[in-house]
Amino acid sequence: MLTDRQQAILNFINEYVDDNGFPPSVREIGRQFGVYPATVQDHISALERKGYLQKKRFQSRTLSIPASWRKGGIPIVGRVAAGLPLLAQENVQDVIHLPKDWAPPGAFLLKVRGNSMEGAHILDGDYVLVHPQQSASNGEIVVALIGEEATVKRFYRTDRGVTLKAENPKFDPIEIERSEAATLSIIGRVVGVLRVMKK
Amino acid sequence: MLTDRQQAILNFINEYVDDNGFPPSVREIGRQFGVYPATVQDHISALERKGYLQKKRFQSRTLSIPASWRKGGIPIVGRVAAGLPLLAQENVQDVIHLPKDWAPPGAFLLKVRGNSMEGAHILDGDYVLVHPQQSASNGEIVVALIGEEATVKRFYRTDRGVTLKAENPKFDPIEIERSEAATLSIIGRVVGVLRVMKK
DNA sequence: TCGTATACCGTACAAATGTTCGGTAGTCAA
DNA sequence: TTGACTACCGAACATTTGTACGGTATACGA
Repeated sequence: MLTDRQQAILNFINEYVDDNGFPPSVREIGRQFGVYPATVQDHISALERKGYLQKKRFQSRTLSIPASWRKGGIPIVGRVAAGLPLLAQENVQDVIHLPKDWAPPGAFLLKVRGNSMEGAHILDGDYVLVHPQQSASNGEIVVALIGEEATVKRFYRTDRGVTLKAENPKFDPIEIERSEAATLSIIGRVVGVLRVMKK
Repeated sequence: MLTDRQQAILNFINEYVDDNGFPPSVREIGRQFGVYPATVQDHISALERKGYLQKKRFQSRTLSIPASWRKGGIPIVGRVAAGLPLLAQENVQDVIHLPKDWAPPGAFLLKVRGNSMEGAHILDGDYVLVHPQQSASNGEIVVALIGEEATVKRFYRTDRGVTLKAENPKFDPIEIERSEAATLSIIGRVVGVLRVMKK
């Protein structure tokens, strides 16, 4: 969707805002990339047309980036479905910000349904902070997609295949044989929990 | 420390940044308050001198507010000590941002020490999201200051005084008689939990 | 009473900045 | 080949904007 150049400029604006608390001027962007203001305008127009930027005409430093594209933002993802792009704009409900060293870039929040991880102190309605990755080590808590369904479980690799264990005696472990490995995909590893208590 | 006028202007800047993603110009502030640019300059200078604002000379819309004074930010508080102002600048270690409806204004994060609330799924090292308030209802989880020490416990009012119960059989309830009520002060109610797992 | 800080007015200036215009050049699909 | 998009140049223009200066008035503590 975005060209390399456009992406680079969007990144620069993002980092600039993150560092300074206000967006750069057209000339500051130009200086950074060694081009003229008019050239920067071309890029800004393109980014605006594509919905990655907003600005006000004739006013300085009024570039703003919609929350979902902003740097450092951790999106709250609605559903995790097979195939669909995880961070599609319609799928992002809101965004939170944490200190940089708490969440790796690319992390996202996912609402937990059910009490299967109660023993690991993850409750129904909690949000888990997920670090996206395709594989996992033994004993790690992962978000996995089994068929069409996303679940949070503890991950173990066995000689027969993979076992996903709940942390709740009421739930039986899920065993996936090596032959049916295609039905399982690891979305990421759980690196945090956020709980908001209602009234 | 701040005059009413200065506070009002700082608030306006704060909300403007929150709404627009960039700070207002001197004239926009002036328009809001019905005063001339030069008057706004006076206020900005005062705010800058007092450390509530930063800016770059001769550059437009470069006002920025240090993280600890920024609107919508939820400060991470180091220690909770008797008497000391909770949000003293040196006491704020970092700031996070949550959706507006998740955290009431004035909320803050406090690191939990010890496993006394394990039964309520609050672990050693977790951060609790605290809504500041001086009183509490039966059964609510509160942050309380007993003498010099801050603890997280479940709150109960009894006919003899107040009981603070841990959610862990290894810890005994703490009973405060009505006569020694002065040693207890409620800091706030726990309205959320944030856990970040290390590596 | 004097000094300091606040709060404001009006005007004027100069720097920073967004914007426009016409032009060149390359890529890529129809 | 034509059209659309990207990427850029240089210069000129118009607006926005920060800033400076000198002035008035009030409140407050030393």
